[in-house]
Amino acid sequence: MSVHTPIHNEDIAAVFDEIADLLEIGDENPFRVRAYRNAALSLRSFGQDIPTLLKQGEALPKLPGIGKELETKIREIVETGRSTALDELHRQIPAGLAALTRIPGLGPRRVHALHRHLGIETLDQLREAAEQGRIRTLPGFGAKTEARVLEAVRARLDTGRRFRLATAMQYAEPLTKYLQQIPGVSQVVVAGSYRRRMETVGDLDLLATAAAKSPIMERFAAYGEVQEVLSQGPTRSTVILRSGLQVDLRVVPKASFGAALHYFTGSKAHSIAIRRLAQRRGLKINEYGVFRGEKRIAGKTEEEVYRAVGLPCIPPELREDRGEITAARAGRLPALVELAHLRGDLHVHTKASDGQHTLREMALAARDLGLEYLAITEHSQRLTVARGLDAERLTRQMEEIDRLNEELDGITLLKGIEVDILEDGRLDLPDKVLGRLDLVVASVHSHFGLSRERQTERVLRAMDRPHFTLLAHPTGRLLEEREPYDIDLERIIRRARERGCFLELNANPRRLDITDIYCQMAKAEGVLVSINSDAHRTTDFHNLHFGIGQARRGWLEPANVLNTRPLQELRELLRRTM
DNA sequence: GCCGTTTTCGGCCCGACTGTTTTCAGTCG
Repeated sequence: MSVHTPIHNEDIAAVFDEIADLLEIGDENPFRVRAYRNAALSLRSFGQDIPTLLKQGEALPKLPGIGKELETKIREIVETGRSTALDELHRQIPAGLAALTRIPGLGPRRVHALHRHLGIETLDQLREAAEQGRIRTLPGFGAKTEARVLEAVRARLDTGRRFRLATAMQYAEPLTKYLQQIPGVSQVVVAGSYRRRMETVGDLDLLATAAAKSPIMERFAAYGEVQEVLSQGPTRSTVILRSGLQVDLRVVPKASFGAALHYFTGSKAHSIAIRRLAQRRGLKINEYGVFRGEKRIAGKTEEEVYRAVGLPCIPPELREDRGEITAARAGRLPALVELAHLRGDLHVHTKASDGQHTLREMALAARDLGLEYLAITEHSQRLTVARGLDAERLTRQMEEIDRLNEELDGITLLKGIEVDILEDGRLDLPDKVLGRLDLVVASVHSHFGLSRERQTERVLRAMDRPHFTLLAHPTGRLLEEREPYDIDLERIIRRARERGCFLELNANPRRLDITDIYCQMAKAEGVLVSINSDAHRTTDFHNLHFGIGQARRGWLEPANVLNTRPLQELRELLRRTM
């Protein structure tokens, strides 16, 4: 990182994480280490770009876990692009050691010992020492640890890999069914980030209740897709599936189900915050229940657990320690949007461009799902690979829509387009063509590499066009495949408010664009979000389910979502007045 | 390093499993 690279919250968080790693290896006070990690979490979940705020001369907002000391460090990083604290640590502790703690089974204490006694600083040195049998000679290390480390280094085990929620679901659903059929098993649920509907998950956390004699753990380890059993005990086992997905299974008594579900749903930050609340009330919370002294006072359901700390039940999607506990205490939890609230879908393709099904097939599928309206939004002419429509083909489709609307009951088709935003911010079809449509969905499909300034200006210019209604997949990212392009969404959101236009939450599980944080920001600015499937075939309407999960994580209520509106109201909103 | 219905010091969430140990440290979630 240098002074010339633009700095964002993520960069500051990364510095704090690295400081935490190095402090930990240096045997620093664990609570101080945790303070840095908490601060990193806090920065990552904060919706506004802190460097921008500071450069505008605004005060640093009060962030949880960031006090005077860390505020000074943040300012230093923003102003100079460096951190003297980190530089100082680098002088004392080789930078490579932090990477070694990512090897499963190696934590800060062991890495410290490897460095101190064997001088190991890099993965290569680690592999060499393991191959020569030197690791087993250290106190606290043995042959098994050495073998495991060697295997991990050789395999370059990528422990950081995450799975998209929709992908994880393909593994979770059959596995859950399999476990449910085992004798003595009564309930099996997927907890963890999966239950919180995070866009990607690092592993699956399964929770089950089972009779004491149930063979659940043996059967779990024997599941056909299991590649490796990492650990197996009576109440907890961990395996790795052939796909590389790690699965943890916890088994608890029925009386503890709610407490365990709460604990294993997390997030970690939320769990800790709730436990601290309990502590202040003289209670102790663990995965078995809520205890006053030795006596369990709650734990069968999550509602009981929350009630014990004086709170209403908080929906899993909000459990990130981003203000949900304060909101719950004040009785101001949002009434989150649900799939049933959606009355329409404003971004859909057909065979006319790169979709798989006809206009009629898409319309009927949408109606079957209970939708009242559907906007047909093909690609525009520039996107030749997708057989994008020119003015003439668009006109023919509009006529077809008129005919279908006359014929079909129970669903109304809206005339739209997904028009390309060209490099200079012009739209790919003339205003007089776009003006004949019910709505104009616009998106970036080219020149992803523009600078932040140019990319932002490009989209802002497009939004200034008179018929622009909705910005599709606003950051262009593909989860686990492609980074978002560099764009200042805060400015985009503010301009959307000024111009009376809208942002999409693209529900395709590869996109889920915009993120939960930007949903919150749009809500705060009063900009409506449209949850769209971007369907290319009839089955894609199920994407809406993932969009709803993301919207809920972003605290959206039905009133914050454009396509929860009845058709008449929607038409009013689409008619731009600004 | 943060934080306060145990306020400016003294706390800081809690338990399971493994491996290397003979009672526990380290790691992980």
